[in-house]
Amino acid sequence: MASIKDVATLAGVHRSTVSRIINGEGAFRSDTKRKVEQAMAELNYRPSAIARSLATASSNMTGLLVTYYTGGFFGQMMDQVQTELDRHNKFLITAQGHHSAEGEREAIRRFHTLRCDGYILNSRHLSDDELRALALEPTPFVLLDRLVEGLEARCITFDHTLAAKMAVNYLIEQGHRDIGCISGPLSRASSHLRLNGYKEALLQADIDVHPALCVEGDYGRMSGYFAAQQLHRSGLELTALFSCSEEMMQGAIQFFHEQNVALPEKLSLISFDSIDLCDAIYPQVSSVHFPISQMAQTAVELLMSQIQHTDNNIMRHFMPELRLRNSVTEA
Amino acid sequence: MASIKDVATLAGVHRSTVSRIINGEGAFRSDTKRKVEQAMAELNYRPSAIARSLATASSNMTGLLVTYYTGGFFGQMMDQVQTELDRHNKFLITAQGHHSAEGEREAIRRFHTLRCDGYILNSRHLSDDELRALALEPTPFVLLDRLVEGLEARCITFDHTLAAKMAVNYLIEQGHRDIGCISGPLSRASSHLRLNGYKEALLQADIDVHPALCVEGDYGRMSGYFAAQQLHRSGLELTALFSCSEEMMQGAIQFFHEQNVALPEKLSLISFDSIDLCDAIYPQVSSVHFPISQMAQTAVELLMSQIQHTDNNIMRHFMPELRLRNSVTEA
DNA sequence: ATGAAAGCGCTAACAC
DNA sequence: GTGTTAGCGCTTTCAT
Repeated sequence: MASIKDVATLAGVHRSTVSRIINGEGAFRSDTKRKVEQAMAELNYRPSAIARSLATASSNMTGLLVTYYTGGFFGQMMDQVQTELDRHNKFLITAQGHHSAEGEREAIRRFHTLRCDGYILNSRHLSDDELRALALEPTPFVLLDRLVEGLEARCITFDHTLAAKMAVNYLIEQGHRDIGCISGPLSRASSHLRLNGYKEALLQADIDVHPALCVEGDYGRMSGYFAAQQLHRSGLELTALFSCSEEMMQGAIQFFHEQNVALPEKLSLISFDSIDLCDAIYPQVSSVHFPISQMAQTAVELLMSQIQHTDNNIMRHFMPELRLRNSVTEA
Repeated sequence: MASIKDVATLAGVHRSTVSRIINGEGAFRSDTKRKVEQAMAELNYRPSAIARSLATASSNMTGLLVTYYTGGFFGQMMDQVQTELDRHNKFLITAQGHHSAEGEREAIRRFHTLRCDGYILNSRHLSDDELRALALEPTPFVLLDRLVEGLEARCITFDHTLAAKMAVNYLIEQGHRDIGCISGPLSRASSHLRLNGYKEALLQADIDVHPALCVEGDYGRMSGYFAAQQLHRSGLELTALFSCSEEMMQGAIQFFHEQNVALPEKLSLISFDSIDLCDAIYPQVSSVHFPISQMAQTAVELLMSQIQHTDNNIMRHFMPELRLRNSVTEA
């Protein structure tokens, strides 16, 4: 591949002149510029991002840690981040954490090895302490959907508890009192937060929290199916169901369809959602929206401002929003 | 961040010695090795992939072009490619083509700018000619799910026509003759191939191909919904439906549920699938499997062998597989 | 077994 | 306005 030297030789100028023209720095005679541009075109020259990184001590790369590439939720995150980075002319380096602390560490190692200018972590397995330790190192990073004490300025947050509460409150307002809950895996912080929201809503309405009404899933579709099955077999007569993820709601609906339970006549439904899957299933399911897209976008902006040491006034805390789609009937 | 020089100084040796130890080349006194390793640990040293790239003229990066990050199909591709690249200790650079030739070109430009050692293209918009021209440049690439004349050695292929034919043949074997088809966008080559398979199956069974039975979608869920609606309103009495994507089948099912059409009693269903969505919906839908995962994995292997100029015996053509799930009743 | 020196492709401070 | 020079962090011959 042609190098800057080849271009310089062909154009009959010095490398540094070519460099300046590429980067639009300083002034140059228009015929010099023309010669250089022609030489670049002729050689199909592309400046090496690698050499440039080494020379400028900035790789223009940004890391993004997600749990998996599969799953619409993470795809959405990657898409938003890529779009924002494109606007800033930065390269995206993605890595999967694979649901383990070691996987996440490995991803961060990769970001460091590649000398990313900064990175965004949707970390679910590193401890607060480990993240605080990481913050002592010079490379900036932002935490997407996580709040770590002492690292507030790097956090993009969402109130999961309030979101769950809003969803369940809505059910209660429609007269429901026997409300089931399919939670996420309790090994995960956000699952707890959401479950707490469910419980708080019930307690505030003087409704007992019956343990058998809460079934633990893993956010995946099949776990929703089995959770629904478990609730069904328990014999408890629920009139409404709250799911902590859209995939689990999808699975639950599959089960209830198989059992010929009329939805939403016999069972009202409400779910968390991020990627409008609730809109895509039958029946369409009312939801509380977890705005991962905007949060991801904001994460990039925040990271850029950290890299450039720019002051900023970015909104870092996001609020849930109820999206009603007639899957809740009055009880 | 600590550099190799810092390590060398701290360990009291020369940079080149550190380099050799990192790369395990040559022999060294065990106490030298120990000193160096200790210095590396103390400084939390990570060799710069960038500097290394410049020195070795190999970036260890591999590009992957997909259409979008969202969508389970592409997520699956990225996941498989990443997994394979991890095994080879290569970095992954992803890019989205966004359904335009210019988007795909831009992605390839990025791969070149980053001096990727090679890249994998799931290209849908670049012409055969453009790809052949690209093949003249030195950077190796592999075409995933595409066959370009003259570039066979770089192609990982799948017989879409045969796949569609197998699906429709199965319906015919079960006694169906009035079979609808929701195709992909006819602007795309694979859509045509699949539609041809549908037509060939019918013709071989002496069934007329009624134009109104074929509705064009865009592979997305909602287009399946509207296609189903269109078929429904056409008044044609179909007993079976073949969808060219799982998402469209999902949309169609949503429509038929709304119309209280008993599935599969009143309408047998069969669909293309890649990521087992057919297994995830209600009712579960029989399918022809398009093994994108294995194909993606093979793409990496093929690319690696091209980069390393290794002879190889990799299977590059993949066959469809019928996956029956009882969504087809006898007619 | 280890050090010295050149070079990968580029940028940036300085000189003219 | 353009050339000179040094240097980014590493690898790789070539000495010793």
